[in-house]
Amino acid sequence: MHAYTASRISLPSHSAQPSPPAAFGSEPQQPVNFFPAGSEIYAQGEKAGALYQVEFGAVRIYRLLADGRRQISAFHLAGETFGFEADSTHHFFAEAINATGVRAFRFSAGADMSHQLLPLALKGLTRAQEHLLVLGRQNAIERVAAFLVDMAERQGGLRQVELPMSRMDIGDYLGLTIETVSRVFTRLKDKGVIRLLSLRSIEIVKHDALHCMSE
Amino acid sequence: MHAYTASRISLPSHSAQPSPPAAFGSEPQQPVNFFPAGSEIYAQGEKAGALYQVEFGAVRIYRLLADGRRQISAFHLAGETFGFEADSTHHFFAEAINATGVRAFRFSAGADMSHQLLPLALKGLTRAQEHLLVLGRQNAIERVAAFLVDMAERQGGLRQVELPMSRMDIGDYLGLTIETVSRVFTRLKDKGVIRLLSLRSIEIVKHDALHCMSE
DNA sequence: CTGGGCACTTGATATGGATCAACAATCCGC
DNA sequence: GCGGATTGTTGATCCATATCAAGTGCCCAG
Repeated sequence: MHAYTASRISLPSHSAQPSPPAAFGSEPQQPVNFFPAGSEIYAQGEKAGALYQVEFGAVRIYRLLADGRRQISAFHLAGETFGFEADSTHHFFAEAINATGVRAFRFSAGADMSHQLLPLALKGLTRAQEHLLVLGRQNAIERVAAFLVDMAERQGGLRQVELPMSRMDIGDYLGLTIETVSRVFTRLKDKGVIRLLSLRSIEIVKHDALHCMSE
Repeated sequence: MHAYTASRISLPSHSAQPSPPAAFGSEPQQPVNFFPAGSEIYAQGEKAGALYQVEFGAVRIYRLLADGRRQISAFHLAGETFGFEADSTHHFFAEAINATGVRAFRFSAGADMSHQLLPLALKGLTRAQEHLLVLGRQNAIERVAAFLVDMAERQGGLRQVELPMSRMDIGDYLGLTIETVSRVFTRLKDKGVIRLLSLRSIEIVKHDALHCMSE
């Protein structure tokens, strides 16, 4: 169904960790599971019961409508954690965007992880609520600008930003079509705000201007 | 700035509680704070440090862009809880929609509430992520239908649904203008799917059809 | 190196919802 | 109950983005 080409990109792994990454309790180090590009990590409806931490690569979290429309609610880069659910069922799909390593932390029965989980859940909640503002009230340029600013910050705030995902993924994250995403990239390039180093790698030339556009 | 008229509506308080409402630890019963229609409960940037439970009335949680565009990320009805933040600062505004009673639970220093808070935070996270799908990928009719279905469920699944908020609030929640919200209501009425009992009270005539439209 | 298949870009056109503009209904103070 | 203010509805028009349709360039298999 989805056929994705293998990753050419390795993201810098100094991405800003939303909260202390490793050190989940004093559990023994979990093995890293490998997922090739486009492969499913879990599916909507499956039984949940583990947290996942991205070791390398990138993950998309999404939902589908009956007719195939897709909304990506989050991307997760190296160092970030995903997989919590309100009940014991996954309400979303998780897929590796490209070759990705993931550490799974199963909940040991009885162990109360709520102390570690709460800050991660709250961080996710804030992120999702901020994304609501983007989807509900911002136009195409503002959405793309906000996305690029966010990606830049999560990659350490460098000028060069790697985009591990396709234009379609970006569109499905921002509630836009691939054509609109592409056109906005071109416009930003023409304005000298960004440079397209390659399809999946951009340089932010005018950081302030970009930040401004994202409101 | 915002002037809201006083509430004419008292919501049925048997609304489906997302999780056990009262019983926050064994704390002494907190007093109910009263907020008149349109009044602020907390503001973005303020110091956080309490959870709030709606006793009666309704609350809107929102963010603003610099130019005044507003996105309401959630409504909270009687029995529901709001106010958690990832850090000690409020990232959103909370306002009483109409005359509203709220119980505030301050975090006692040292007390670890994470066990109670986590399920509420996760519930909120799932809600927000589902709302992302609505804002990112659904059209006006689907958005309104999804909103009405949600409101109906939260009010016990009865035919008659009370809408404590204005069309503007609904628009700012669904990422639409008041005109579009109004037109969709009219269309649903003309199709015989709903009946408008009064401005703030509707009857769902064809529940299945409505559910279907919300996808 | 060559050819086929994707992912992406670019252009032309269509359209859903925004905007602008009256108008109608409801609420509320007096 | 009256009159002004506020909230909601309806209609006409506009525009941002979707959709449809070529094209281009990149990547991988052979």
